[in-house]
Amino acid sequence: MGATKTNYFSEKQNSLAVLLKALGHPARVAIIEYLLKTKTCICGDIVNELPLAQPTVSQHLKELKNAGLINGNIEGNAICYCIDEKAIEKLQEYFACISIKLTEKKLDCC
Amino acid sequence: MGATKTNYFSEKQNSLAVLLKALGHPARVAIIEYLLKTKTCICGDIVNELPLAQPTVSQHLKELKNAGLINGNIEGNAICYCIDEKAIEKLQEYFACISIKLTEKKLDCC
DNA sequence: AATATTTATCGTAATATTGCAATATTAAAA
DNA sequence: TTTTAATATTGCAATATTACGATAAATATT
Repeated sequence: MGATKTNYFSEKQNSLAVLLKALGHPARVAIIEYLLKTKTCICGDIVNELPLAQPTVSQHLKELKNAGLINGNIEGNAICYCIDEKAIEKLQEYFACISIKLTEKKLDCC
Repeated sequence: MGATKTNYFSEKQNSLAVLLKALGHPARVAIIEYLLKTKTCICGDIVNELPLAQPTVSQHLKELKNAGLINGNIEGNAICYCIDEKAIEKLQEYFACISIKLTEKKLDCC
């Protein structure tokens, strides 16, 4: 026990959960929002922007990267992180789809 | 350490992270999808639908409820759970907004 | 080559999550 | 009122996450 029973669920459900879980932390939401607002995506400033120690930020970046939400490119000394558009699009489409199905459904009990 | 430094982040970032974290588990994604596909939202069948023990499902339902993603109404003996439309809408709008900003941005480095 | 800068990794402590058996609670049915 | 059914709570073990200091690795600069 203690470990998620990943193999019991569908590929889609698992991959979605991975993306959502990665964004399920305020620091990682903040990172995405920072990457979104900066013109260039040259980032190391993320560490200065966040109220967390450098190793902690590095760890959060790694998690976002593992989940496929961001990509990292070596830019000389620094590393350039930026948002993976496809991952965001996947999430956007998913929630749009749920929204549509919800209005179609017209719940009348709760 | 070990606890999320919630107070360091904005209200918006925290509330978003709460919603996303709640969906960051395949069982909870499965629950939402089940609630979506059933005509009525009288659910206790959720336990039979999922490959997890009753107390575990109950716990997942509680988490979804705490996050504000579902609502529960007592229906005699059983409990009727259903999706909170506003929560889904919030997520849908958030990702739509990010998507728009991303295409506006036109990343050209990564 | 020596030093500085940037990012990653390791090790570790504190805390949270996942999952379930056992049990409690609540309301319907007999 | 006893029994049945549905859901919640408790307690606990296994595992995961969060955070950071110390340190390593890699490239730039001097």
